[in-house]
Order: sequence, then structure tokens, then C-alpha cells
Amino acid sequence: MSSVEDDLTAKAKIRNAAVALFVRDGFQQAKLRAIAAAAGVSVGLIAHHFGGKDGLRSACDEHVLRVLTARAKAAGRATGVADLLGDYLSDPAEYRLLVEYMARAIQEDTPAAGTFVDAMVAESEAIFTSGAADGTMRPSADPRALAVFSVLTSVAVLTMPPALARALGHERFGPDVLRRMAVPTLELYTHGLYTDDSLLTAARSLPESED
Amino acid sequence: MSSVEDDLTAKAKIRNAAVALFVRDGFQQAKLRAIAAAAGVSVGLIAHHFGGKDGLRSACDEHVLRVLTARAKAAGRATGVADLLGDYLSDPAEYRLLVEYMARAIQEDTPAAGTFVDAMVAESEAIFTSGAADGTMRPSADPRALAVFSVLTSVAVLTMPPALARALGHERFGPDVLRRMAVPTLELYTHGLYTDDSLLTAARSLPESED
DNA sequence: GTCTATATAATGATAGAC
DNA sequence: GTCTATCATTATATAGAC
Repeated sequence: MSSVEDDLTAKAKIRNAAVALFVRDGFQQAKLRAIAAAAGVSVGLIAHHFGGKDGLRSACDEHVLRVLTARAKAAGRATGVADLLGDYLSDPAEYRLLVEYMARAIQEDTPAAGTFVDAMVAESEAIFTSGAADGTMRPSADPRALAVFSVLTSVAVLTMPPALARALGHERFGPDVLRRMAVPTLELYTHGLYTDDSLLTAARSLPESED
Repeated sequence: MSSVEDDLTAKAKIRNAAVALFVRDGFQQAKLRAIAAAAGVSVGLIAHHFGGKDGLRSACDEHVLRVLTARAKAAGRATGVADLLGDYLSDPAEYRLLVEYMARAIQEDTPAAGTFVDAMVAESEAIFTSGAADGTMRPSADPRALAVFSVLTSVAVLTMPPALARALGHERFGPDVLRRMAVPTLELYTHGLYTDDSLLTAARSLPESED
């Protein structure tokens, strides 16, 4: 593994180490000293190449966004929800890391994450409306909100809190947890859960908004 | 509002201020100085009453856990998912804050959050199995995983990233966003989304696990 | 119980040598 | 390009006065 890492420039090594540590610890908790140590460089060099911690995050954001969208493009598709989870399961540990990075960036609301979310929501909404048009999906009263729901759940699954992973008997989230969630989730998406309309009709007759 | 706040002991004022700031900024980013200022006391007094920042968090965890479970008990019910979202919408701003606190505690995996999650997952699973027994719900191949999914989505909605709230035209998550998500979510839970079984049967025939 | 003042530790930023 | 050394800031923890 180090044979490939050795060929990278110091700048790239810093960026890669930062992505990994931002994923593991979060932006605020990730320390420049730890990133420098992981990259095998000094703290000063980070400042030299990226100006500071904020510049380093921006560089990571843009890098991950660029790689993920380029990957989607290369596969001849948009950046949809199924693709996100598919990329995560597609193994190359590199992609898992990038997907987790993006999930965390969404939580921390960085600019690049906004771009990514907008693309995913728009793509999901388009899938739902076209699916309704060709009969493969049930039409929704609010395709936009449904798209937000599906993106939200995908991101939530990828950042599943440890307490929930433990409820499934795993120490923390990983590919096996995602696979176990697949069947019950698709049961829900295929047949629904409730056998009557009472809750749905109740929700439909709620007042629009009041706050 | 301060008339009620004025009657509280300094210790309670500190705890309340800490809960609010832990929700707003997160544990690490919330500073003791800001908490002391919000509570109208000195930083030293926080140390006197709680020993330090960790002790303060433990006190907040236990307080929120105790109030939420006491509230559920008073209503003669367990701590289920519908209750969590219902409490959030039930207005008293106090409950919104406590529910958001618990959602954040789950993300940060504090001990009290583990207790709360275990109770919610167990309760949800019981609801699903009894619902399947009396015919109001469709039986699931994996009720436990379905329970985890439902708790996960509830928590995710309550901590919806700003980027997703903006995709719905709101600045950030709030009661109105939750109300808008209700109908499409219940559409999904009532009728499902896909009109055929192809994806579900494909998922069912996946290998158990390999990692 | 409450505050002020101080100690200690850690972080990110900076400047300059090589 | 890269490192070492230092600075300035900020946070928490502590000790002692009232």
C-alpha cells in the first residue's frame, strides 16, 4: 500500500491524510499535527501548501467532490442515491472513504457538500417523476420532499451512530450493516408498512403550516 | 420567560444553558465561557458544581434522559419513534430542545444516548411484531433491522443537515419542515414506492455477508 | 455558593533557516 | 519545498479569597 503512496507528492499525501482524519475525527477535532504526522510531513508544510486549516478543508472538499462526480460521469450516470450507496459497497476502500467524507461534509454543511446535495436531490426527484410517468413507481404528492427524504436516509445510513449499529450486533457501521439493512428497507419501499390508509389520510388533512 | 428562569438554582441554570449550547454548537465546540455567560455565572462555578466539562455533559445527559422517559411514562406509553417526533411537534419549546439534545447525544454516542436508543429500538421492534400479529402492519423478514431503520430515520430527520433543509426552501430544520415531510413519508410507509418486486427479490438473493 | 486570578496545556499561525 | 522554532490565542482546570 505504501508503494503507491510513496509516489505521491507531499501535497497529495497531506490531502489524503486530511481526508482520512476529517472522516475519522471530524473537522474541528482533527488536529493539524495529527494530519502532518499521518502524512509524514511537518505542520509548517501544510500551511505552506494550503494556507491553513480552512484552506486544507476547502482543498479536500473540492477533491472529493471532483472525484465522486467524475466517477459518476465515467459510469455514464448522474449522482443519485443508489449510486452513492453502490459506490460505498463497490469496495475499493478509497471510495468508501470518499463517500463517508461527503456524508460528513453534508453534516457540517460545507459549500462543496451543498453542491453535492443539490445534485443528488435534483437527480432523485427526476427519477421519482420519471418513474411515476412510466409506471415503475407510485406518484407522490410531493416528489421534492420525497427526494429529500431519500437522500437524507442514505446519508443517515452512511453515518449511522454507533448506538444504532450496536443494536444490530455490530461494533460500528460498515458494509455488512448496510447489506443487512437492504432487505427490510426494500420491503418498505416495495410494499409499505401499514395495511390501511388511516395515518396517511390523517396526515393529509393536517393544516399546512403555522409556525 | 426570565421570571421562571430566575427561580432556578444556579446549578439548574448552568445545566439548562449547557443543554441549549450543546444542542446549538455541539459538545466540543460549546465553550464553558459561553455557557457561564448564558447562565449568568462564572466559569469557576461550573467547575464547582460539575467538576468540569465532562461532568457537565454527564449531568445534562442524565437530566434529558430522565425528563424524556418521565414524560413518556406520564403519558402511559413507552419511548417510541412516533412519540419522539410527536414530542418534538407538541410545541413547548422545552421539549424540542430536549429531543434535539438527545438526537445530538446519539450522534456523539454518549452513554445516556445508548440507553435511550436501546429503549426506542426495542419499543419499535415490539410495535412492528405486534402490528404484524394483529394485521395492521405487514410482517418484515427482519423486524429488528426495520426498527433500527425507523429510529435512524427519525433521528436523521431531527438533525437534518442544513443543505437538505435548503433543498426544501427553508433556512434550517424546524417544525414546518417536519410537517412537510410527513405526507410523502407516510405515503411511503402506506403504499411503498416501487410498483414491482424486482429490486426486493434481488436484495433477498444477495449473499449474506462477506467482509 | 460564588467569584477572581492563575496555571497548564494544546492549537493554529507565522517567520525564517536550509 | 521542507523543516524547526516561536508566537499568540484560547480552553479547561485549579486554588484561594469572600
